Amino acid sequence: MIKKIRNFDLKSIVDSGQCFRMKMTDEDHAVNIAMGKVLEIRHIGSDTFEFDCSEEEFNDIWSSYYDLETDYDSFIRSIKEEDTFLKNAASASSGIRILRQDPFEMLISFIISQRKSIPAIRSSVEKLCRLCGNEIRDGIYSFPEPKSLSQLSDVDLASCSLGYRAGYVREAALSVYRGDLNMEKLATLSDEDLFEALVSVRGVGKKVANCVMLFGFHRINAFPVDVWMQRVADEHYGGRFPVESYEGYAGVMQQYMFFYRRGR
DNA sequence: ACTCAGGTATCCT
DNA sequence: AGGATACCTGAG
Repeated sequence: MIKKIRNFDLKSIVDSGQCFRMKMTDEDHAVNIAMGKVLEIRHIGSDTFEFDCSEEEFNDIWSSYYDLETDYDSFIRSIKEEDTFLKNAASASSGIRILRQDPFEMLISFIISQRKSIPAIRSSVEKLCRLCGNEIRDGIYSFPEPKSLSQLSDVDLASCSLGYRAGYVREAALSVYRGDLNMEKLATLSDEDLFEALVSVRGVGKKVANCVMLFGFHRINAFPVDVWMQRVADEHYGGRFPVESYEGYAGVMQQYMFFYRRGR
C-alpha cells in the first residue's frame, strides 16, 4: 500500500515515547508490533509511505491506528502567534500523531514506565511479550492477553525487571481478566469518569492515567505532566501550561512540546 | 560509584 | 491540600 500522508514522520513517532514496540531498522524503515500484527512502513518519497499490508488491513486497522484521518495541520494552525515556544515545538515535531493503541497494552506499559528510562521500558515490555505473548512470527511476540499476564509466576514477572511495579502489573492484569476493569466499558466513559477509573488502579497515578487516556483511549484533551513537561512549564509558562487555550486537543500540544524539549 | 529515569503510595504536617 | 520519602533496576 502506497500512501501520501502529510504530517507523518516515522522517526518522530518512534521517538515520541507513546509507543514502545515500534522501532527504526533503517533511516527510513520502521517496524511496529501492534494489534497482534507486525507492520513494516517505508518512507519512500516526500510525504510518501509504503505500508507492507493489504489494502483491507490498511483501511481496517492502520489508517485508524496511526490516526491518518485527522487533520493535524488545523491543530498546528490554531497555535497562537505569540506562543513562540509552542510554535517552534510544533514545527519541529509536526510529524507526530497520537496513535490509537490498545488500551490494555497502554495501561500495562505505562504502569511499567514509572521511574524508568524509555530504553528500560522497551526492554521490560519486550521481555513480557516473549514470556507470555503469542508468537506471531518467528521470534516476534504479541503483547500479552490479560489472562496470561495475570497468571505469570512471581519468578517470571521478576525476570522482566519490573521491580516494585511487578505487583501493580499483576493486579491490573487480574482486574482486567476478571472483568472488574473492562476496557470496552471504560471507553464509553466521559474523560472525567475515565480518569477516576484509571487512577483507582494501584500503580496508576495522575501522569500514567493521562498517558493511558491519551494513547490508549485517544482522549486527545488528556495532558500528561511528567518531568519534561514540568520543565517546559517552568521555563516558558510560569509553572503551568495554559491547557484551556487548547481545549479539546491539549494532548496533541503536549506531544509537540514533550518531543521538542526532550530532543534538546 | 553515583545519579537519574516520562511516578506513585504512604505517611506526615 | 501539599510536602517528604521509599521504592526496583538499568542506562549514562
